[in-house]
Amino acid sequence: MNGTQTQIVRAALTVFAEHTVAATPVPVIAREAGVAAGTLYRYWPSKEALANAVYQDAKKSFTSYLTRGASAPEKAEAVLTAYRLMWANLVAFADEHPEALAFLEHQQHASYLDAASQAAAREAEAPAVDLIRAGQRLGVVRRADPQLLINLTFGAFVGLTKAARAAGGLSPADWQQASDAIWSMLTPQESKEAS
Amino acid sequence: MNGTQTQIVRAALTVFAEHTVAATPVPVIAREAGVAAGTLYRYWPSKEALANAVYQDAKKSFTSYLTRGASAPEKAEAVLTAYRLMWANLVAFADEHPEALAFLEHQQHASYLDAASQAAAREAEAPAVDLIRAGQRLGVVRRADPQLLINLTFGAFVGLTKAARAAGGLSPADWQQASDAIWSMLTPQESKEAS
Amino acid sequence: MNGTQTQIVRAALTVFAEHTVAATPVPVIAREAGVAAGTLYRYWPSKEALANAVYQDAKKSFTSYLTRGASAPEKAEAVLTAYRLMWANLVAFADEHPEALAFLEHQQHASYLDAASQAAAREAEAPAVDLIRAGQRLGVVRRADPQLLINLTFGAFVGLTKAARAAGGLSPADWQQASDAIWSMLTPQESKEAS
Amino acid sequence: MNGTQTQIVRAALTVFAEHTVAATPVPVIAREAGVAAGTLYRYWPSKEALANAVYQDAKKSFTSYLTRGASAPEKAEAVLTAYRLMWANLVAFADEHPEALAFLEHQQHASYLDAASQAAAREAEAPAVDLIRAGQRLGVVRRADPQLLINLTFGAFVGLTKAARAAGGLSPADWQQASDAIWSMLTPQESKEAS
DNA sequence: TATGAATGAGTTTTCATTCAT
DNA sequence: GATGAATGAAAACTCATTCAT
Repeated sequence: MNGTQTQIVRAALTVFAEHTVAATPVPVIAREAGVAAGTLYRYWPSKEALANAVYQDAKKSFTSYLTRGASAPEKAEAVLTAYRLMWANLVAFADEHPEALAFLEHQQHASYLDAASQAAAREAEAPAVDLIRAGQRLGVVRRADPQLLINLTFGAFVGLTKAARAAGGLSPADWQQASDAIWSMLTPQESKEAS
Repeated sequence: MNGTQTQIVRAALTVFAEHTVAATPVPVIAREAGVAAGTLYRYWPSKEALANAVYQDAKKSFTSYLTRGASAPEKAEAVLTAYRLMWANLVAFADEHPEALAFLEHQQHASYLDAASQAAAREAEAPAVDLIRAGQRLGVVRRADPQLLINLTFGAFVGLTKAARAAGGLSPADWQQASDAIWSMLTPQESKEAS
Repeated sequence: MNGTQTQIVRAALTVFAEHTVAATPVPVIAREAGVAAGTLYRYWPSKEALANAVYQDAKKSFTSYLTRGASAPEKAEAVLTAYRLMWANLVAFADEHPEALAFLEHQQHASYLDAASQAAAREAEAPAVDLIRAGQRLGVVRRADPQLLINLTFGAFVGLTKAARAAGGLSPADWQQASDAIWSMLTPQESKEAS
Repeated sequence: MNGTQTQIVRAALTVFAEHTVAATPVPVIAREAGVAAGTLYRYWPSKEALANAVYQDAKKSFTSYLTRGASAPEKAEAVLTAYRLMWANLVAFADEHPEALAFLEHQQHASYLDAASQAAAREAEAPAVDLIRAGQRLGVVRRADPQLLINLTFGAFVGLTKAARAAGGLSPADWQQASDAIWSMLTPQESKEAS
């Protein structure tokens, strides 16, 4: 991906996040990128293809944040540490790439996503699934379908970022409380309640 | 809202949920509703106006589900019961109106939502906020900004429904586990972990 | 023409004069007339047919004003008197039916005018042509193609009514001056200028 | 205004003059101009905006004809000369730009005319008003509101062009007679009649 | 390579007209 | 006779894409 392409993908992410892919005219992307509308077609055959490129770029960026410094926990205590690291990475991504997050949220079942995009989506969840599995093996994560737990967790995180956007950002204390709350959701229920 | 309008709003919900407002041509809505495209403009001045009507209708339906049988808990034990009722209502809504849920998720920050739609959105959260507040007063819900907890909870629920859609539905056991997990997220942390 | 028809024709005249036939939707005419849109089609087969009816009605009204009290002048002095009467009738029409005048101005070469409308248009000019001819025979009106003089005269009158509309009406003195000026235009040039 | 714009404005003038702005579909303008319908919207945001551009263009052309070779008359005899020049210019305009004249007549009180168009309309009358004023100062033009005289004169001229269109053109003698008749309308009444 | 004017198919919207009540 | 909801064809307008420069 050369300089022009990078420029275009970045610009497209910005405008796609603010509106929608369908609601964003190509000339608007081009203007934001500082190129002519025709230029775009030198690199992608259609707006949809560009949207896929943007999607994959964002998902990969997300994945790379999530796996930063991660290693499979071998002892029960390491799971919480690994979770906290992953949470910190998540927060960093939300902080540094808010448009990427906003964009990704809205593409969940976008009909134009191609195979590569769907693969990127699956790949993004892998590290979290691994952590859940490890935690379950070590007895510190609730026994439930890992995919279900991932969906709860990421869903909660996304809910949080919506609040963050609405409120113009969260305090570190808020992020911390959210982290704790979600960890509580993941850990096994003790005798404290009779389901 | 007369018969034709109801037909159109229902049809629009279906097709908006599947694609997006921007990506759905008016004739497609009309065909789904079994009316001519022009008919739509007898009742709403534009597609956007119709989308707002659909949004408000869906939000109100959601709110009515959420408040079914609800009453303010006066004792600590009643909070969990009230939570379970609300959860059951949520699940019932997801089960009976999956398109409404799918549509609502995607409109969070849609730029065309008017004041009435935004009011409907706020109103939908009120019963949950009330429950959280009551639970906090009675000491059975974690001390944190209620809005933050709501966002976590609804976010998790939405994440769950995405999984449900992808998997073609969840088992009652899954819904139950999710309910328990989220309740764990909401209850105060005990000594089990050192934040 | 029954009561409903009269109502509709009057209403149509009002809205056609303000906008244009092409720019006026049928429902707008109907609302102004206090009937349903469908009612209109009980009396005329199309909007164009109604416009023709309105045109003929307005032209006939114009003609009837113009011929009020008129008689062919037999002596030279009677021509000026006849002219003044006709002018007074013209002014009365402009005063009492400003919308009719405004409407007629704009239909000059409207492509939808049918044969009956065109006949009505021709008929409207007849009394003025007769007066011009009589005046010429008696030597008090300039020798020139009567049709040309009619066009100059009615054109000047129309120009005047535009000014009147713009200024919110003219004073009697203004109307009088205009009358005199136009009469000067019609009378033969004396030796006062060398063409 | 580039080549395409000029083409479109010219084409629009032609078809607007023949029908009406409201009665002329955009594709008809486009076909006449030899461009695609969409092209029009690169340059004007709407058909109305284009109509305003056409109006201003026509009015300016009219004004430029009217002021050709004109200079303020300083002696009484020069007023008639100046009038004849202006008349010749008017006739030249009618001859060379009949569609412009036809179009302008019909837009007098068009509700879509914007501020710029209305300014252009006012400006077009200025040279004639100046001449009338000068003539009045020098005692060779009838004492009456200059605006009133302008309206009579232009009205008469417009009436004439209608006759010309209907008859397929006027002879030079007719134009000459009309010129003389209108000049008679403008000059002060002598003792020849007792108003 | 890059441009951006032009295209034309597709979209939204309007409105004359019909017809069941 | 009158109504006005519904129709659908036509109008206005948008925008992804092409292509001459």
